[in-house]
Amino acid sequence: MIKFKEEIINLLKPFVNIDKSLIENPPNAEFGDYSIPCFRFSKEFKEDPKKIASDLAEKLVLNKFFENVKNIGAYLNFFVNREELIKNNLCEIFKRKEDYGSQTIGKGKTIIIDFSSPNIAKPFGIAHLRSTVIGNALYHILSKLGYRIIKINHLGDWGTQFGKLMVAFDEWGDDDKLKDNAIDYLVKIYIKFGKKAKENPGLDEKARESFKNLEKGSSKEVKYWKHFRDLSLNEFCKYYDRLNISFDYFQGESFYNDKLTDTIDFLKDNIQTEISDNALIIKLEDKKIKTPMIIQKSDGASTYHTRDIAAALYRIKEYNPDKILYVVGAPQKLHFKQLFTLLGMIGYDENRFIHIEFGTMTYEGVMMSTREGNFIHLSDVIDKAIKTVREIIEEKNPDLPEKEKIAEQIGIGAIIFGDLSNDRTNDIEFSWEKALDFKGETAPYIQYTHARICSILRKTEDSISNEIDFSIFKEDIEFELSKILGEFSTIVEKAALEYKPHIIATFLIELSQTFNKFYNSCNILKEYKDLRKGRLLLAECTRIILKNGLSLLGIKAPENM
RNA sequence: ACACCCAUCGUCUAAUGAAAGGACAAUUGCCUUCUAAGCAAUAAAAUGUAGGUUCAAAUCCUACUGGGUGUACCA
Repeated sequence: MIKFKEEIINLLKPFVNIDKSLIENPPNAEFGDYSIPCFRFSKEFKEDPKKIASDLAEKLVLNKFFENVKNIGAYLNFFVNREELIKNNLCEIFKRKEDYGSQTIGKGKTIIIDFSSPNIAKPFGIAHLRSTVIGNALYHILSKLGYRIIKINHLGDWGTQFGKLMVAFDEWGDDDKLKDNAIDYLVKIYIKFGKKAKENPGLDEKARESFKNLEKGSSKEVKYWKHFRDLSLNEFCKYYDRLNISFDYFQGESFYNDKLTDTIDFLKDNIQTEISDNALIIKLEDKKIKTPMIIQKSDGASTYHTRDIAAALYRIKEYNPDKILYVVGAPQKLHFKQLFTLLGMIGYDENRFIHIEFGTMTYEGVMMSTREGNFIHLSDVIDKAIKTVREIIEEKNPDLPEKEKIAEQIGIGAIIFGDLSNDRTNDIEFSWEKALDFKGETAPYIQYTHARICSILRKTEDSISNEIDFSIFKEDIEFELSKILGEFSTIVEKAALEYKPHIIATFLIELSQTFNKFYNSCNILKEYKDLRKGRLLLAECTRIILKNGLSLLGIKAPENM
């Protein structure tokens, strides 16, 4: 695929220099296989783009990779030699296997991805899944390009809310209930605190006091905090295991507690700080940001700004990354703008820090919130999805071995894909109907396609080889499928460049659709030997790409379903 | 009040400034043919409004409408 684009660039070189990105895939087959819009040459040559296109079509001398070139309007359309393209793509995929699509662009470079980062003492909701799966997909995608990735879970395990929680537990807490169902119970008393604090503002005061004690390391508070943190982390890790996601470090906000004094001193020494209303702030008005950053609250406690600055400084010193990606929701845009601006003021290149923002997940039109009770547990979604999958398996394939394992892979795959198939910047409205639908543009559709291929490959006794006669491919669909397969590496690169997993998701859907068309119109196993071997190779290459692509999204590809 | 974001078929969604695509839902057909979580066919159907830039705008700019989010001691 890449080879064909390079060939086009070479053919055009005597007349005009173009970049690979200018080469388009035409919307339908009448327009050929690759096309170049010639509008932009008209300035250079001071001529009608249509004439440029037709002149080029006439002058070009084609090589064996192309059969025809002609202009349609201002487009220069190339028709490839199908046999050459099929041969080129299938051989390369078959030779490189799961390594196909890997690149060395990122070799020797390190990227930190800060993702998932749930708040301690709060349940893991379906909305938290966004950062978790987007971050994990970016980890896979960027790894594919050769980057060394450091995955950090910046747990929300510090802050005034722990003061509230500790006061609440002190007042109304019950150890037995806590043991039963830790997070739900903590949420319950947290909500109770919120209600009581409205009537009695003294409670908020107490909470601030309590958090300050925690920062100072007072043993009572530290003990509570540790306990709450352990209980939560324990539960989160169960989810991470099920989702097959891991982290290199759980360096939450608390991790930076002993670095905050140094951070504040460093800021005081290096940039202009101010005391305002007893709080230590940094003004960013020069940088066109109206809201200042509070580095130290009037009571001496830290803020999340301070902790994020400390974290950035620590990560740079410790890991010297080329980039740090923060996979955090769009509502925190301002915070990261402030943070990156400040890091710029200290002397770091602001482009090293990237806020991978994503849209808000809503339910029944409003933002999910633990406190408001408008909230869906991830465990509920996973449980229901898997239950639905089990029912489908019982109906369609009751003899399936390892049912439970496969139901899990499909159910979880569907949930992950439901999120990743959207451009991450879109807001998402959660709906049970959609979450439990396994038809159409879903992970199970892709997995099903993959399982079908595996089933065929299990049934054949032929060895699969790329030493075949490529002239046996006569059908349009065989060519289309081979062509799409070859797009994979370009797609991975694009997804990495834009930090957008949905580009891969969209591609996998298109690939699956194309394969299924092929599957329904062309038999494989019953064909005569040469054609059979050819189609087996085509199926095998599709299998490789589907599995590979799903793994970039963090989704399993069962061989049977 | 200010700032930022979003607006595409009934619903969900795709489209490096260049030839608006897919899915769901509906109707019909296809399992004694490699897994019907599939395929085929049918019918339809979309770029919020008004301007502007451009040879070319869903995409860029301005205004408006509608929705969302954020704005110093929550994170």
